[in-house]
Amino acid sequence: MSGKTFSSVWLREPRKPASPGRSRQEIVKAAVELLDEEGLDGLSMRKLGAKLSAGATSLYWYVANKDELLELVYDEVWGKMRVPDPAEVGWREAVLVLAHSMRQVILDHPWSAELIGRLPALGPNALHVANEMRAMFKQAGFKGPDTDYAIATLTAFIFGMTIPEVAWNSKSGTPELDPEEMHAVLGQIFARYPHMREGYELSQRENPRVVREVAFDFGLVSVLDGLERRLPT
Amino acid sequence: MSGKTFSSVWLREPRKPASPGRSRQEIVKAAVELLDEEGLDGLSMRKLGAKLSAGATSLYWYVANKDELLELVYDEVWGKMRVPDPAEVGWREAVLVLAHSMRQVILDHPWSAELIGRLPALGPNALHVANEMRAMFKQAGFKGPDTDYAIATLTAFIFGMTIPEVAWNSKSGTPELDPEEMHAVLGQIFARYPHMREGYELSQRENPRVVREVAFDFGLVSVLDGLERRLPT
DNA sequence: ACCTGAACACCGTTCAAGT
DNA sequence: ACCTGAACACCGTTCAAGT
Repeated sequence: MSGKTFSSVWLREPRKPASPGRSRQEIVKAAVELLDEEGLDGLSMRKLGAKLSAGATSLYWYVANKDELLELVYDEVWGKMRVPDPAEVGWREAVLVLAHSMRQVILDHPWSAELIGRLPALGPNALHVANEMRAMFKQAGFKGPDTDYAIATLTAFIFGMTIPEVAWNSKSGTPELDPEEMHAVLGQIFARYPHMREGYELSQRENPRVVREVAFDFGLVSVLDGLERRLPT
Repeated sequence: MSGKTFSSVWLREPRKPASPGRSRQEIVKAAVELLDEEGLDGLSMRKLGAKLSAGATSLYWYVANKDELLELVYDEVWGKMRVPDPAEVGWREAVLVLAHSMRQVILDHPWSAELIGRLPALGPNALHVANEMRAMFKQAGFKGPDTDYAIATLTAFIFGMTIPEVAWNSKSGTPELDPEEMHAVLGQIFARYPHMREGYELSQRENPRVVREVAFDFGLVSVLDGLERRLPT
């Protein structure tokens, strides 16, 4: 009869909101630990159950399915972001701090990168960040829908820069891999693409970690400058 | 002894480069069809084997593992992007066309959104696009590493805007879901966040598809304006 | 050179049954 | 109200064996 409703953990009452013992909180905490240690593939309902010395399927009493669990841990990550008050530090400084903090939190919890854009961000922490971000852009002088476009643009940039960075870290970092050989192999790949080869050679001369920092800053001020031009005069 | 090397399909010689019959090409084509029909979760080695009327495990002769197969289909998607010649149409027009085309291709093949940032883009099609993109920014006047920062910024924006758009489409589109109820539920969620509520109400007045188009355009010109300011004078 | 089937070690989820 | 174990329907991947 009634159509299937938009589903998300945040739309369902948790069972026993403040019960002692095993609870959503405990489960989420254990899940985050497991994720930090073993990554997204390392989290299975069975392993998590074991970690809580519970039957593999006990968790299904607290959570409808694995996706709901992921929504919960995803929101944890939003809770770690620093949200300065734009009225105190100015809108541009507030945005800069938030942006760097978002990047850092994702780098600290690489599994969250794969969750972005796969899960809706409707948890209280995510909403709080979104709300404050909107306050920052209103403080800057944006009106009406432009405020939302500006938010979307900035978050797109932050996530779009950071997600590939995480992927790169996990690819190049994990196995002991011979830098010489890798360099030879990549050099060979780029050989046929003249423009790219120059870029590759340039990037080789620097520490990759600082290159990515610099790239992030370069992009961030560019985006903010571009947005600022859209302010009503 | 020698460390594990950076692994990617593109670094291994394909078996029988141009053999008739079952081949990488056939496999990739079938895989893309399966993905378009059933999405990323719908692609399994067994199903793909069946579709090719082959044993489930025959594919392992052409491809080392599923990730390699995904790298191959991912590069297919890069092959669909329109790459205008900046010398003909001007750098800014070229970038605009490419950006819109990248967005559209991802919307057309939603499964590709989840692959971005999970897989390295080292296929010939991806490299070609990257190479041409670099040509566009050099044409604009960028020098040295700034060229790469500009590329990174623009692609971050494009992917960062489009990935969540795909997620939203698949969440809100698939089930028959009551718009009234959804509106009520979201309204309730946003009630506690004053800034966000305004944004939500504004967005409700428009067709969501055109809202996202407009947001993309707004962000795109902002990003390009911001980058342009970084050009040497 | 290519393909197969059986087997291994996993998954998420359901559900009747226990306390 | 909470937890369990067995069971179902899947996975990706390995490998000895076939032609």
